[in-house]
Amino acid sequence: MNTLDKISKHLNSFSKSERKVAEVILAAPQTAIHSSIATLAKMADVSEPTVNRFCRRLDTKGFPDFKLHLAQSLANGTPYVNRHVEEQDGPDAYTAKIFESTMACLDNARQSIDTVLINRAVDILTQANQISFFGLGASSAVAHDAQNKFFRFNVPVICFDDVVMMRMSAINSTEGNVVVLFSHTGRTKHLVDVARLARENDATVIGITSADSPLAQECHLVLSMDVPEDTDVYMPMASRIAQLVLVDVMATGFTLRRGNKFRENLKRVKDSLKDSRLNKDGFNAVL
Amino acid sequence: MNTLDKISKHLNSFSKSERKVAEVILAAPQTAIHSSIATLAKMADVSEPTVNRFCRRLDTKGFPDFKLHLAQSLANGTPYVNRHVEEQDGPDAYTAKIFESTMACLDNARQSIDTVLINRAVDILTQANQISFFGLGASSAVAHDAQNKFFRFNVPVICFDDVVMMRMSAINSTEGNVVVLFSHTGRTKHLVDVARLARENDATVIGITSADSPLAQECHLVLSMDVPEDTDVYMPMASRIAQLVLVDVMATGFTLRRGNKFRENLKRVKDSLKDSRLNKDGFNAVL
DNA sequence: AAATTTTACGTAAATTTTTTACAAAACGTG
DNA sequence: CACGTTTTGTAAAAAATTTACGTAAAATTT
Repeated sequence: MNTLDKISKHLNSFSKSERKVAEVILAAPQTAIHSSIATLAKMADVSEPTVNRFCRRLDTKGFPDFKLHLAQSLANGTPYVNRHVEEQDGPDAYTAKIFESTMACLDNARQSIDTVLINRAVDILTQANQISFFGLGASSAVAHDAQNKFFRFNVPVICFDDVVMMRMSAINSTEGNVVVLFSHTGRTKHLVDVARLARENDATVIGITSADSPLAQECHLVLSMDVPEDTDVYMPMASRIAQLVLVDVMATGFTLRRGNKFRENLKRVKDSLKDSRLNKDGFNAVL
Repeated sequence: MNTLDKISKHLNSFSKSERKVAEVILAAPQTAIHSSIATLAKMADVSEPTVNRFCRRLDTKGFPDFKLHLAQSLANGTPYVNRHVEEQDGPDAYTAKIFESTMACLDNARQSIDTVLINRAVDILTQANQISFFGLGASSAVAHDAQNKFFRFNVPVICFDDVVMMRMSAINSTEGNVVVLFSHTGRTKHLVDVARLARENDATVIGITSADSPLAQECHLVLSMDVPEDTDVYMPMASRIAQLVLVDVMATGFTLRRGNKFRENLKRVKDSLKDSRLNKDGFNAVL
């Protein structure tokens, strides 16, 4: 989160001296990041340790670390802020807010993701002789989407949003099968069971879920992203989008790994759709 | 100018040891800004003054100042001017590019959308006695997602990704039924047929598709967004995400229209999921 | 309202980090 | 090969940051 906003937000929870520091920084943040702790202390008319304590209160390691954070938030051109929808918002307001907070979450997600793990996931997927995508509830749409993408690669793909089918499929796993599980919380019992089953039957299990969750513990590989779920609206929103983008990333990694020849394949799949399309005039069957 | 770029640009004009420093920083800039000069020197296998001289060569006052500059240029983001994924991109590069281009597309979409039409769509949806979401191919995932969202509103919801079922459902439409069709191109013949059928049977037809497409012509209301589809990769990517966000927007408009009392309902749906969740310990069934 | 505990703040010392000064090594050049 | 130049490292100095601790102020209790 933006450090500068954070400061003005916490302004009341600061002590008297700490607020003096906060005000000096808010008044001239550019000056603040180029000052030493001594200079800043003098400007705020407080002692140096007070400045240091101020920094610690904002979850930084110390003064230099704080300056780093501040510098980043100053540079941050991100016009994307996570804003919450409010009761009295009109269509204009809530549309803008939802788009923007989605973009903000994607930005977060991008920064929090480990590309080394992505690469490993792509490794695993390219070597799979069958890929299964499982998701329940809101994540089932993600699983379907993944199926749609990977199907184009001419790899055997399975997708279930039904626990019983998942279990059957998991039990029949063999080595070389890869099971990808989507779950934002990673705490859905049934899905954790499925992960264990698949694992016990020699499948490689990849979890797109939150780190340290029960589901994560059952996976061979966990891809987690830092996406704060919108708690005020009781629906999964941004987490789902982030997962979809992650699917795009993996699909892209997949095609890149397979090389140029492979991309011809994709084109063929796309061309095969043309017969079912209308052209601009609206009636000619073949484009 | 971007410090990171500056480093890679000046790479040849550095001396042997300085280049070692440059390479270490380029390899892991995030690590670099959180390290002391001593740590960085050890990583680059050079002496501390060498690191300091390196910083000065890049027109900074010293090491701390350099870290500040670097932090800013990292926060500034978009080191990737070219948004298209290229053959030789590594996981880092293509991950960043896909996230960034997705965000850029959402930004476009937001600016191109007509909130008046969104408001009208919400009007229609709140008055529906049944909502059907239809989508084929990549858009079927969007339809599923919409079903998942609107299902929580305790409204009769239907979702099909199968042409035959769609037709049957469309034929059985009555007044008060709302049919929402997802299609990026708006040129899928079967879907255009379904739209006409539904319309002929007194359903209200909403199309989430591109303006002026054959599908758009069959709809009572068209929500279109300006999302340039990635033509070099043969997969729908950003268009789909934009549609999903649009679903979020409509769902949000829906809840706002229904008011506070209604939001209790959402909470109840969410609470009902708790029994199937594991808590932090991993085994307690009821939260 | 006084006493006691808690919290906030500053002084001074310790530590860490960065910078400077200088010398040795490497490099190129006549 | 000797000279000058540039580059690099060592060690010491300087600067900056952090810690430890004591006092003052505020809050809480009696």
